[in-house]
Amino acid sequence: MTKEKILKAAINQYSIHNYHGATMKKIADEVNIKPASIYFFYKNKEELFLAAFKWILESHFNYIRNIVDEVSNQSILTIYQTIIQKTIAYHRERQNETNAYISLVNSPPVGIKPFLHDHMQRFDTWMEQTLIGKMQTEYPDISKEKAMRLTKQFLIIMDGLFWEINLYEKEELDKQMEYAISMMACLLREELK
Amino acid sequence: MTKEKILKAAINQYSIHNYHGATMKKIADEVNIKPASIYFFYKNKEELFLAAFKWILESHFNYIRNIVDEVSNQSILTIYQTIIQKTIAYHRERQNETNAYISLVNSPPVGIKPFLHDHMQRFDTWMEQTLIGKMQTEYPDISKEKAMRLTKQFLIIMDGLFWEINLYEKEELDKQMEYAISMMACLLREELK
Amino acid sequence: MTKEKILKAAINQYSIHNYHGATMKKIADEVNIKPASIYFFYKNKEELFLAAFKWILESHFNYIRNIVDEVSNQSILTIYQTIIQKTIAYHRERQNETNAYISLVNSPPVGIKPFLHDHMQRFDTWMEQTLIGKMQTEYPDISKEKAMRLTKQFLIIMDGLFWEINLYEKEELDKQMEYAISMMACLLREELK
Amino acid sequence: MTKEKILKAAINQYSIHNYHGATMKKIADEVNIKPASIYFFYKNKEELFLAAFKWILESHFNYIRNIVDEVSNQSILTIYQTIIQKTIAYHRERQNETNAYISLVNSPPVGIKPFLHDHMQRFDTWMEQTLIGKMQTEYPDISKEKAMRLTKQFLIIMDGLFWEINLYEKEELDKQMEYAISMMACLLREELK
DNA sequence: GATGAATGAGCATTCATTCAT
DNA sequence: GATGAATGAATGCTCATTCAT
Repeated sequence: MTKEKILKAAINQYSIHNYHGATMKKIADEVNIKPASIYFFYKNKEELFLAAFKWILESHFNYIRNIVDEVSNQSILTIYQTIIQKTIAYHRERQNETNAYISLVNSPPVGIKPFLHDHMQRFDTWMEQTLIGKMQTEYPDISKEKAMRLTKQFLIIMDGLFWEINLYEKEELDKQMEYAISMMACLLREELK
Repeated sequence: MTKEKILKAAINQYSIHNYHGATMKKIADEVNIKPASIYFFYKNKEELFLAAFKWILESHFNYIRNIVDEVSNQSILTIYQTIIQKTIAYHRERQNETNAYISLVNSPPVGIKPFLHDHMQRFDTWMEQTLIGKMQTEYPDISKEKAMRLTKQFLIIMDGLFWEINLYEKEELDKQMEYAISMMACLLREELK
Repeated sequence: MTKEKILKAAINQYSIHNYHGATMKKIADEVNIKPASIYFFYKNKEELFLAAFKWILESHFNYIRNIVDEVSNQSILTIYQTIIQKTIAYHRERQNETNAYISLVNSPPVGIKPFLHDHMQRFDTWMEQTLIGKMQTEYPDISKEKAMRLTKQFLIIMDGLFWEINLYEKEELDKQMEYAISMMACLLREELK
Repeated sequence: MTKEKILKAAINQYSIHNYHGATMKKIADEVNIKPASIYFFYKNKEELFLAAFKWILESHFNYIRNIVDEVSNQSILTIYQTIIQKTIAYHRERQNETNAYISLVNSPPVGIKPFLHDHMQRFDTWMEQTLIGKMQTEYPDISKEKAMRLTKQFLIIMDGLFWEINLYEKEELDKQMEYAISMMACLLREELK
């Protein structure tokens, strides 16, 4: 219980101040314990943050996988739309985790890099293969190349929206989501011609 | 001269270690002076980093403006393509500034946020108006709405590529750029129908 | 049982790391219990170490007394020789206790000093009186002064060997023991002239 | 200046509390500076103590070498006597250095051991060869073996007195010194017969 | 312009100790 | 008897900053 609270506090502090600025005291304060108590649960700061980072990455991965699983029997366009909307919704709800994720991906603390790179690789591969698979199921005649292209383009758009989460106000971001979806619709139409 | 070197060192250290991890000593070491000497040029760490952040943002802004100016008499598709290619090329060349920029935008040190938000606003507004302007010059009949949509979509794609700079290897990123350009071509075709 | 194990572990840790470096955790680890459990047997660290020090001193005292008792009906030279050889043998076998004893005598933790001084006094007095007694039994005509001198000289030599236990390799130390014994033989010869 | 004071304070604190108990704060207090200031002169605690230990060993070595040099043209018995008296006098004057030396030799902090062992070896070798040399100069007919034996015996006695420095009161120790000197006289007489 | 020396504030971590279970 | 959980106090160390030179 306390252990879990510490983990969440670490993520929150990390999302605000980054690794170096997230001090054991700030984390302890958030959990209403003393810094020394953290060491009963985690060997040191590094171990705590390794646990936190793993949690963030896995949680992000699992969430997106769940979304995809839930809409897997729908049309590809609906899949795109759902992934976009639910991902943004998820990250809006859990702003601090998202910020932590973004910081983590963009400027990972030295020592996490290899672990992170491996995770990103796995995530991307899974996402690509899943989306390409769905596409080929729905449009068996589509060439592998076209399916691949559309998927990669979708990923660019997803990354773009991700980047914008923290920069745009709610209404603007909603508009951006619409633009993103209409973009995918347009690209799909073209590809299927 | 020394002042400028300090600024560059600050940016470099910031890009590697983030604000809290970028210490006056590390910066001084990079310039081959002692930490105390930095205070002859900058009142304190905050002022140094404020200067550094301004420099990064302006430098990024100016560069993109230059690109746009240079290709302003070309077709809108060429403009898109050039912005994409040159922006990526620029950021590849100056990895540390890019990293600093990305860190800065995604997890700005507390206290910089209002300044940063203002800058981003200005940049986005300028970018939008410029691109919409170009579009309307080339296609005087296009509706303002359509021009706006295409521009916003372009920005999503740009943001997506930006996010990917640090995550993808060179070859993959080149491929992503191609996909991005072909996307814009497709969207433009549709919009002009 | 556990209480005794804790005592031995305390001595061992003390012999390795000295008082300040011998932590309750290290001691607990050695006994395969948790630090909190030590407090069931000993009120605090100080009490534990007081017990440990008493044990070390008494054990050392008793051992030497036993040696002396065993050879008490032999000639004084044999007594010297036996004390030298058995003392060294004993301390070689129980290196950690010896180290603890040496540390204790040479740099006692503040607070133990008076207790230690008292013990040393008692030990020396006993040793002197015993050896002087033996001498006078064997050589009834010897002056008290001569007996005293020889005894004191023997103690210097014993102390010298003691100091060398940790500094010399086995073979060298064996040689030193021989030298020590031949020294006592020489001194005795002279004294009896 | 400050650097030197820190070194001396470190030695003093070490002599009282041993390595683990000699804290940077206690040392700083003794020099009337703040703990942080120590780090301007010494990289860390280990480096400070390495410097301190080297200083102690060298200072001890140099002092004894000077004594020996000063009396080198005197008779061997005078040499023994002078070494005994001056060594004890020196260590009485500088009690804390002596205590530090004793602690250091008997329970060296892990990491110093190899360095220390090497030093002791060199010191012993030098002492032996020097004394054997003097002996053979004064008594050219003496066998190497005899000279060696007497020297080693002298070292045992020296070690014994050393051990007793902290244990005996002034008057008792003076008496022990006398006994030691008369011992050497007796041994020498015998050896020359 | 530059730095040697110093420091207050803060940080990660350790450690002896406590206490409810 | 033993321990999980917690903590106050201290420890080694870093860092931004100051100031006299």
